[in-house]
Amino acid sequence: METSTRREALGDAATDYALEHGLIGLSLRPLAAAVGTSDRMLLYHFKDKDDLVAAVLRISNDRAIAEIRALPRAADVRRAVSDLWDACTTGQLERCQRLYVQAAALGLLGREPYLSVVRESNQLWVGALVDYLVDAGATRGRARRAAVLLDATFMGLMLDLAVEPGPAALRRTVRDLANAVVAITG
Amino acid sequence: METSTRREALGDAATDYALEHGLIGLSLRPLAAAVGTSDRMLLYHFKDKDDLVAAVLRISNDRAIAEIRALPRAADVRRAVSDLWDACTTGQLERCQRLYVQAAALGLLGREPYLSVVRESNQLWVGALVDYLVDAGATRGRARRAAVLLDATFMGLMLDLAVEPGPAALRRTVRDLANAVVAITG
DNA sequence: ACTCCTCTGTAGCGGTCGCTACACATCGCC
DNA sequence: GGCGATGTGTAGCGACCGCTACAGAGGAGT
Repeated sequence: METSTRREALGDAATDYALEHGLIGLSLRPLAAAVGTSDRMLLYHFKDKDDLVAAVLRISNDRAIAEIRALPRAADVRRAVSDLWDACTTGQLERCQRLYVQAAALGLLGREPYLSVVRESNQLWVGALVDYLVDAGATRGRARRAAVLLDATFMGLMLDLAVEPGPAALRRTVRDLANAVVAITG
Repeated sequence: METSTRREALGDAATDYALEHGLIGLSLRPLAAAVGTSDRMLLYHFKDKDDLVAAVLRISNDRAIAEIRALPRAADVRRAVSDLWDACTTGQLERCQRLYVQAAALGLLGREPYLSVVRESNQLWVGALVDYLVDAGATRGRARRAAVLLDATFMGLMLDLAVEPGPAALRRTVRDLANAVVAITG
């Protein structure tokens, strides 16, 4: 068993755990126990906790982007927004988004490795959104502009989602957002 | 010196500290030292750490809302969005927003007291936004609908703000958002 | 003057944290 | 067979955490 494979397996398992239990209070011993190893081993395969967290964030982001890319293309831009929202608020993708929000919140304290990884992840993520909008009929330049708005609003709505009683209350806002995106993409 | 006054003074000082150093890694001893007391005293005036944090969040939110209410009324809705963004990204109000984002991120782990306080704060905050939009000429019902979009997008942009190189890159998005708000408020 | 009640300082408990020293196992290689 | 490199378990270090027991200081009420 080469070292890289073992490291990757641990990274994947740790990502599952982080998606489940959150990133903010994360500590090595419970995580290690959950993935069937010890903190000692995690720190053998990853140089320190930050190294592990950075790996987890990258893996989570990769998964999220893969899910977006696996989405069937939308008939038009308006549907694209609606479908993206549905995708981002169900299943694994929702947890990835929540993890990202937590990392971003940690990042705005200026702490590494969060800041760098979040910056890198965000670029890839917005890129995936742009491609999805382009597939739905938008031109590349306008899609980029719309994707920034889309990304920001989704993040904010994710935060509200935990607070609001039901997801239905936010649907209208998503429709308003879709109108805005349509207006941008022309 | 009545008990309530002392408690309020400590709460204010603790809020200053939290706005400066963030909420997520917050611990009592450094905070106490910074405000010239001891952890022992904080836990005398507040029943536990959660009680203190809840107070801090409320105070921060009150300050933020007070700043919004003190803003001169905007000439129209489009300017209102722009002025709100300027206000939310400068000075103390920016730090209040950042604190709120951190609390919300902690809230989406389902942890109390964050969830309850964030829910309560958000309601008051959106109310202030609605009033500001109404003052700028929007009707109440439409203003409410626009304020939800406004709030969510601002939150998301705050997260991006720490990541993006300069605030200028987000200005265009704020303009796009302003168009959307104008479209909603009619 | 005496007591009670509010406030504060000291000191420390029990626990968790990230991380590491050390011993041992296993395995390929010469 | 010897031997270094790689992986793993045990045990624990020092630091920090939220929180509390305890004693005392000071002032108000009687």
